[in-house]
Amino acid sequence: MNDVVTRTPTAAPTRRERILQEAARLFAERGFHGVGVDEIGAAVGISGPGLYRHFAGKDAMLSELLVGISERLLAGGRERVAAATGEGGGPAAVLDSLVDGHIDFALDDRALITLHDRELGQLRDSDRKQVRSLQRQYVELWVEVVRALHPAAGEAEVRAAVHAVFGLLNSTPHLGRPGALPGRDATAALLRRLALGALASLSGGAEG
Amino acid sequence: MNDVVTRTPTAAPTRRERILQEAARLFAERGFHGVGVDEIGAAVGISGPGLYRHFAGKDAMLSELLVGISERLLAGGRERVAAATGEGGGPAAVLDSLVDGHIDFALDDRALITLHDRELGQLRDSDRKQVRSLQRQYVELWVEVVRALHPAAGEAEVRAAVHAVFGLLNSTPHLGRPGALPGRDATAALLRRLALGALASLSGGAEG
DNA sequence: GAAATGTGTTAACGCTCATTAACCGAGCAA
DNA sequence: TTGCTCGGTTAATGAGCGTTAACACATTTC
Repeated sequence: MNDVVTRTPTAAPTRRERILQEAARLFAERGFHGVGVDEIGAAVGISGPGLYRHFAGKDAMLSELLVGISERLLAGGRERVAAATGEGGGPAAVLDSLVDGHIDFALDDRALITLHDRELGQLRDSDRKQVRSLQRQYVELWVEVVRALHPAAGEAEVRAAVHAVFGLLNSTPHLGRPGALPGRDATAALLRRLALGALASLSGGAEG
Repeated sequence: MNDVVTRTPTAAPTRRERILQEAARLFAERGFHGVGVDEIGAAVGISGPGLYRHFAGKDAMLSELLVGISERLLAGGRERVAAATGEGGGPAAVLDSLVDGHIDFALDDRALITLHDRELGQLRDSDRKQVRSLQRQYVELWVEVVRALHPAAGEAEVRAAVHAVFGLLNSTPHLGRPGALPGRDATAALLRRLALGALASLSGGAEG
């Protein structure tokens, strides 16, 4: 019925894709329970129940959004690790690339980044497990690289630090709407410096 | 009817206080809309409608929680700025104290920290404005100190950095439940290093 | 001791809202 | 032309849930 993933981002978006996009925006703005199906339908020019021609239900939209972003994050991370490693870059170069990739996600898919940890609890058990698994694998990608850079730090410490850096990078939704910062590039540069600055502090401290 | 704030934290907690505490926990776990009044009542040993003897409604509980945490954050921040300044500490000492204070909040009131940005949208307009105002004042406290430490950085840049550091410090709810890190002190020490490390990167970079 | 007050209870109300039913027109294949 | 599929529509259904009503009972107050 639907090919779900097989489409190039250019070309006019499918109705199905527009629904997902608008649903993501609305869910991020007012929460999953805070937005009704009629509203989502209206946002794409059809009426509430019309959505059921494209999705099994409201839950299915959220599932697809969260599983999708988790998969893209992990796939992007793996690509970057492979690419930077292939170019003969050391752990530092790999980390740089991971940070840049995550910043791209955070800036381009604000709504999804927000949903990603806000609405995880609304998923069916099986979907939540899948998302958690993907998240875990993504975290491991970072943990390995950071451990290579800071061999003296304990594993638990590094894992906590990675989570904290995600919190830092995912703070973009809180940066006042209009554009408190000059532009995208400046914001990206700032986040990169902050993240690397935080992780740099891992060497030379007392560990727990 | 209720004295709302006038109680010392020691001594047996009032029923009213227990309700707020349990509501905070449940809201953080499953979202404001995800938990019913019957459930909150059950958590404190009374039945759903019994809550209305203590609060005007479910919304009122959330309001009191969010306004309360915002007020305590701001009050705590102001005290620390005054104290550290009074002791003749420079901006660095003041920042250290602010960081420590925020970490205490993040570790001791995890549920509230989570709610603080998750459920802001569910508040009545007036309450949301009040919380936003308190948040803004708290941010300003930090911005002033950080600007004193990094005079070359632009104001917008510093403000964004402060928000990002909040994201980092508030990441504690994401550190796997059981206790991924050895203990509270180790976690606090790690967060402190990460936060100061991030902010240290503000000097000497290109600004936006 | 009577009245007021504070704090519970259970039952009923009413609204919101996701989902389903029933129906319909446009393309398009045989 | 006939008939199937696709993607819409509006109306009905049914559950969940916040809130209110009506009542009960202890404790305090006068």
